[in-house]
Amino acid sequence: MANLRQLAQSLGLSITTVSRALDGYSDVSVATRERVREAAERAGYRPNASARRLRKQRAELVAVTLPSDPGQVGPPHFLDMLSGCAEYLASFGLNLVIAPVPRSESELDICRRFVDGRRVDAMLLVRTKRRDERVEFLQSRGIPFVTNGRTESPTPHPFIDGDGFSGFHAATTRFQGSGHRRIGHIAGPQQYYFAHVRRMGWKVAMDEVGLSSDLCAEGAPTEQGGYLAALELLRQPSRPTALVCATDEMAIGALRALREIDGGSEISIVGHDDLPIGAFTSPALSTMRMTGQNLGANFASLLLRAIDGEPAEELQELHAIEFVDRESHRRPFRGV
Amino acid sequence: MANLRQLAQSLGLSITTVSRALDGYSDVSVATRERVREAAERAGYRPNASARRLRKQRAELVAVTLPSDPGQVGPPHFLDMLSGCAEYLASFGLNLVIAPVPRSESELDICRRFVDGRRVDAMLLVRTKRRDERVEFLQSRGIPFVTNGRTESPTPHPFIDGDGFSGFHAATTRFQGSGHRRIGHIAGPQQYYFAHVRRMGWKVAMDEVGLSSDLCAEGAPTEQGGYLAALELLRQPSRPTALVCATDEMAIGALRALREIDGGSEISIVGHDDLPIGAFTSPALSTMRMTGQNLGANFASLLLRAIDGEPAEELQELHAIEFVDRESHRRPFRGV
DNA sequence: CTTGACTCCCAAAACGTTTTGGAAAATCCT
DNA sequence: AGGATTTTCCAAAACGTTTTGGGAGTCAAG
Repeated sequence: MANLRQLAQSLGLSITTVSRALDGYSDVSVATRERVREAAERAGYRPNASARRLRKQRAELVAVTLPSDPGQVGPPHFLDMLSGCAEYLASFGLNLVIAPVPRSESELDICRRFVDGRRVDAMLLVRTKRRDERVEFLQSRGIPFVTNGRTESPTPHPFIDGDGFSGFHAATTRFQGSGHRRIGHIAGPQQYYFAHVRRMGWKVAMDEVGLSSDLCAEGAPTEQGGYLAALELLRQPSRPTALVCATDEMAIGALRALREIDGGSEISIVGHDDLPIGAFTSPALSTMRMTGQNLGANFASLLLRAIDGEPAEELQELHAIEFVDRESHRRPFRGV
Repeated sequence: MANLRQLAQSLGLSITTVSRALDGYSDVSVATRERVREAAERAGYRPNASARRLRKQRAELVAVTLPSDPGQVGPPHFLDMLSGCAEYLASFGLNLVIAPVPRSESELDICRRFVDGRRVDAMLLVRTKRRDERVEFLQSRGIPFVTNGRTESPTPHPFIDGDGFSGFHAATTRFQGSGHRRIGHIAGPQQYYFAHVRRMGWKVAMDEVGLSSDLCAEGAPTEQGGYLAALELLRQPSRPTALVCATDEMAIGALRALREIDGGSEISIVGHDDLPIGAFTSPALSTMRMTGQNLGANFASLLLRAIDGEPAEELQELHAIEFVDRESHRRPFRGV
């Protein structure tokens, strides 16, 4: 009993009536509505998704792009986030498809394919760049979307982001309060908004109290990137006594660098993301995390509201960053 | 230029010809084929996915169910796996949708929804049970699917699995070779195939050399579950000198238990999954991992072949388990 | 000149739903 | 009783493809 037609025929009704009965319209009598429902239940009938999508001109699908470069899928519980998002969307009849980006193609290509083939109703974008071509494309096409991270786009768009500036400003100030003067920053690639804004938080905190913001090294947002950047900083004549790292992954790489140099155990360090792994490093990695719970459902909710046409300005969430107090940020050191 | 009709009209051709030209059929002349292709390119035309799916009676979608219980999404690089799978599928025109299972529903409900609504062409199932109702359902419906993990289903089905029996047998034998006699097992829930087969590997290795296989405790496949199970074993009058744990997560919980008891540092331990986190525990966690690379693409390939109707027997892969040599499996202990 | 084969194109049907615009029957009101 | 209103149902159109089953031309062979 795959068909609406077959179902209707077996009930001696028109497909119109059966369709409307199942959708609960009031212009079919309660009696037949119930009769149809039971028959459908018994026959295990479900409307054909493709047909409905075609007719309703909605894909009932949302895509999330997954960059394939390592270290690009940053958030610690990314899979949990996707799962939460998909679950929330599913309760509104939408499914989440994952769209990894092969090395041979750009993220823009992927967006184009999904959008032009009318394969999705909306998109979820992660790891935004300061100037993000995906955002520009989707805006020009008028496709609803939500980003994980802000951009510098002149026209506003929906996003959820952590307040990286404040978080890194506070972390730097905390080090200053412990007597640190030479506080270095292990920065991520500056075209990424999150990396840029975190560096600015550190820099402004240093500038404000008249400390040098020269101790900054940039690297790939990976363990190896953090390792190399840390090494670069530690080779300086007057090396830092504390390191503020753009991500936990980079911080873990920096810890490896510290283990390899003399006096490395006197250098304090803090990361960002609250990776589970950080609880097991030695020293345990002090870090930061975005506040708020069930991020995925949050994204889903914004996506649904964006699809419903709510203006972008009302779909922007900036979450506070909280400090995760472990060991690595308070290692004993010789003050200057 | 969203339409085939509009595109055809602008070219002075029928939609039939345009459609066939774009699909590269030989019954349209090379000249017009090229002309159509260029026009389509210029107009940014892509066929409407829902319409094609309806007409071709294919969803062009594959779903993977994500159990929402903690510790259920076992494989270490699960997201990488999904990403690899989706990428491979995409190159054949299929997209991967993730289908988390809300607590209020069973995995079977989710399968039913996707299958009966003809929303997918195939499904990917993770964490199989020995008797798995999802498998039985999909088999009865004739929907192609591949599982991550075997089952005890009488009719064969496609799967990829690690040879947990051999892996745990070898790990147990390795402990015996180091002089251990009282080797315990921290088991996962036995209705899961992987948990059962790993326990059997340990048990058979013990039985074969006439050692007692009493030292076994079962727990949830989580850190906490491993902690509690380890505590249970360690409270025994003659406690184990080595522990073989069903998963790394449980092993990490067991490590916590060891830290809390006297002489815990003399008890060796080994896990399974090669979680990245294991490299950072103290002691660094010795573990096991399934061999083979790009598991995701592997799954995708099997899915495609299953969709093409290849018999299940040819779509079963059992991969060897390799040992990951770190510290936790060779802690000094007082021999019996 | 006719026939058959071949090339290139197209009209129409089908996929399974939802929605529109009534129509018949029943009920209500005066 | 007769008109107005409400209730309950339905035929047909539309969504945008792909595929079927030809139908004109063109060309070569007989």
